[in-house]
Amino acid sequence: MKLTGYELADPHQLDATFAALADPTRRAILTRLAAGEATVRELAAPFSMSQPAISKHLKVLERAGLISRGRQAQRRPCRLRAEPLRVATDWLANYRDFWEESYQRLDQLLGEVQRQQAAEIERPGGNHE
Amino acid sequence: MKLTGYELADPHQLDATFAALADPTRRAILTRLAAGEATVRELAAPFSMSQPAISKHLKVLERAGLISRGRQAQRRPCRLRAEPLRVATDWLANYRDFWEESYQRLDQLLGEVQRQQAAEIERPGGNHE
DNA sequence: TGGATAGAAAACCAGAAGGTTATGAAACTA
DNA sequence: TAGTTTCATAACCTTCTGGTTTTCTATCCA
Repeated sequence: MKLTGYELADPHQLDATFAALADPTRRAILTRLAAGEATVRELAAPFSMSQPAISKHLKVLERAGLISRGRQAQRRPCRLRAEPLRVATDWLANYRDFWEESYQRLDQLLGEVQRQQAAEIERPGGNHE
Repeated sequence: MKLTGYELADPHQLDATFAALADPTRRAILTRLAAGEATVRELAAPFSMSQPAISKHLKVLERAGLISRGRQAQRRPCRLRAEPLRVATDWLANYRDFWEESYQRLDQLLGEVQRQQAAEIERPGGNHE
């Protein structure tokens, strides 16, 4: 458990990244882009959604730094920029130990609680879940 | 690059998890909870925000499965449930190879660009970023 | 020159998010 | 019993989100 209690990365960056990832359409777009560059039309094709809606999603992804856009004639090919995903993963990594040990911890905690309940006068105790 | 093109986990689960993580207050609450159980009052203390606002945040976290709540007298101690964080991390892990190679890729690209610029006079094309 | 194609931008809308204050409900405490 | 503490719920407000349709701009092509 090596949590700092503070966020190392720019909070706004994490806000934008996690918010961008909270939409299934945008996650699907990122998944598609991991296979290589794609134009807006190509990205829009799988979805039953208007083209401007996709453009909006792309703008969200761009503002989060998750994609960059080039220019080829009329097309604006999009490319994945994975750096913010690394930052997000770094944040989540702080909890890795926790969920890996969570069963151990749960056992320990239940043990403690039971001992407390056995030794204390205070009756009703933490019925978590 | 071992992307499937499909999401392995329940999309709604990822929606809820990432949406929950998109708020700095909620991330701070999770960070606090990683240090151990805490009551609503304790969780609210660091923030200049009303108690109902914190309760709302906790409800969001609970619906995302990121916390569970017990009961001790009037108190409802909250406990971190890290499983959804593992799921989110698993999703992000699909991109790990991509961002790890990105520096290599960037170096390659910069090398190419520099060589082109050295050999060329001017040619507008693919100005990503 | 005059379309067609690719995509962005504008205007609009319904619903969700995030905050507030006020009130209510349990359970402890004097 | 009355009061306090802890927390949730309700009602309300403002802003953000995610979608729409319509229109505009830029570039290719015949």
